[in-house]
Amino acid sequence: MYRTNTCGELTLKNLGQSVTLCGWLQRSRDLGGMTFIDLRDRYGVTQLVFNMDSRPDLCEQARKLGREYVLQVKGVVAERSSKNPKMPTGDIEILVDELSVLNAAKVPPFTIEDHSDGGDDLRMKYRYLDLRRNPVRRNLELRHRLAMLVRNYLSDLNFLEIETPCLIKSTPEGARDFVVPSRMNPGQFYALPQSPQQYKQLLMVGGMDRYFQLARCFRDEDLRADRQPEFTQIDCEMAFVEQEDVLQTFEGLMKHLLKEVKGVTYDAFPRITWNDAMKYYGSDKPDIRFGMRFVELDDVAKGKGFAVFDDAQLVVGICAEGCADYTRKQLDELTDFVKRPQIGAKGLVYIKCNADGTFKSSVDKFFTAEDLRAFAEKCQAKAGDLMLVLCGEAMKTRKQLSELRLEMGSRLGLRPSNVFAPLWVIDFPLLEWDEETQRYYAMHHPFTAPHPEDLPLLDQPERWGDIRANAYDIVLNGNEIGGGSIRIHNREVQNKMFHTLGFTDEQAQAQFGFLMGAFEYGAPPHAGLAFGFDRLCSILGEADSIRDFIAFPKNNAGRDMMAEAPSEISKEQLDELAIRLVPQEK
RNA sequence: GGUGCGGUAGUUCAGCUUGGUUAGAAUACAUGCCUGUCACGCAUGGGGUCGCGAGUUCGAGCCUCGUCCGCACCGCCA
Repeated sequence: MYRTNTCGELTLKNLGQSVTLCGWLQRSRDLGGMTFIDLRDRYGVTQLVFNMDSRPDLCEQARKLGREYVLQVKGVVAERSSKNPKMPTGDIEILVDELSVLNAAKVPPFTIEDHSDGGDDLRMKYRYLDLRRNPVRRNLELRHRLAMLVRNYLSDLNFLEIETPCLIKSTPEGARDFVVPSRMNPGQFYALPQSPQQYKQLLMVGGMDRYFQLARCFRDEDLRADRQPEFTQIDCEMAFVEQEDVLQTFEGLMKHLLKEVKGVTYDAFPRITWNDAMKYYGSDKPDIRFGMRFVELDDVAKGKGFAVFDDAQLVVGICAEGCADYTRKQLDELTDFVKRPQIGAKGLVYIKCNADGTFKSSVDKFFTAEDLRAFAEKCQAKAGDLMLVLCGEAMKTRKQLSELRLEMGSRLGLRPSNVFAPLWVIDFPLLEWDEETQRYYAMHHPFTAPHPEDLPLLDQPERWGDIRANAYDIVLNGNEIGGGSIRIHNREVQNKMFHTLGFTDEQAQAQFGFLMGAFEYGAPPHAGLAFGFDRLCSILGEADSIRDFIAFPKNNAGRDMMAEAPSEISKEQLDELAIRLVPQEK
């Protein structure tokens, strides 16, 4: 037996016991006559003590050991004469009488500490060392715990976890597919799933009723801090349900997770339509940890001779409480912030509500104190508040103001990572116009059912942009953590949908034929939802990047820095796959 | 495809504005001393292709251009 105990569990209760421990050498302190070693494993750290008086041989051996050596020690649990209240095992130490080095180790390239001296890329390259650190280990423990909670909760509700294939048919809609050549079918390719969408719908046709899967998904698109080329979804589908059933089921799941992991309980999650989300937050994933809702100011801003406002499609502002004392420098910073190319506003108008009841604004030339009072009333701004106003083309301006709202929320400390504000966004548009290709695309996917009230609009091409979808997103702290829809199970509606998207019957048949075919054999009404599991972990783990919640993540360019993948393959492999590489032009 | 920031001891960084003798600090590492440390302490020591290439210059870590790599963001992500 390698070990009788872990390094995290021995206390005064175990005094006098003979134990065997295994672990890594965290740190050693050689005091001359005696040497202390901190032995670390997944569960904690236990101090080993070696004394020159009692065992000079072992003591000599111990002082030669380096960091991250793998050790096995046998000894007796003893009370420390000077205790360390900072560690759970700080009252005891092990008087070692047998020491074996299970493995030596090179000096690691960074310190294996909670606050490592290693930079991000170095830690990625040596991810197996990074995993030894407490923060990373805790993140993976959280991920495991959430996965278990999800599985148990859904299983108790009769959901079956069913695996779907990873080698599937490529479809050009949506994200770019990762593609896998088929050796046995030269010149043909599988795609890796962007989601198990069609398979889970087929499971409904197959009578599975309630399905879920912690499913690995793949998208060949550029990465972000919260986006990886392969990621995990909690993928769910239910038959014989309406939107309300789906929302209730998965609101229940989210409440369960938040209660178990964060100890917080919630009433019904707020719901907001997509239209209102855009109108009041300028975003389809509003962060409602704080207010600062948009106020549309057209009626007080226009017609006063300020051409910038008069010519704008929309004038809209927010009120930042208590910010009237912002300095010139701070206001310039905010102006620069919205003028950055990524945001692209032309400028920023501010109106300070001074403590003495006067106003100071960047547009004093055009507006009287009375005019500005009207602004303040609309925004419900009090003395001491600061109004920030943008204008221009409506949707663009809303998105710009949304960025400013989030920035102000962050500056004012209104977005603490340990507060969780979930909500549903419902009634998304069904279709999205694409200027480049001059056609409509499904905002969600082509199987999303239109809102029942809007069904007639499918026959009126000029109204296609107004059709609402029977689709919903769940948003947490300004992040889309899940989304889904009622699916089309009616062949006729599906045909209309494909026509709307500009598919010919033949194209629809070629791409989705097996799903369409299945729908002719008694598809039940069904609906579903998928959560982004990595992102959910990172938010509940109170971190910004999902990379720390994935054991072996990819870097910015989609590379595995540790394994050095992707890599070239041999001529023989290429020949087998009937693939010839074209030299890349410089 | 685009924008911004960064690349200097094993590691994290300073040095660059204003080019000039031998490129520093902390930490890590090595050696020695030290019997209650726990970020142990003290002393000594080794450790550098300043990402790479070209240019400007008498002279480049520093200025210019290019290139590679990393990070964040925009586009993209049904």
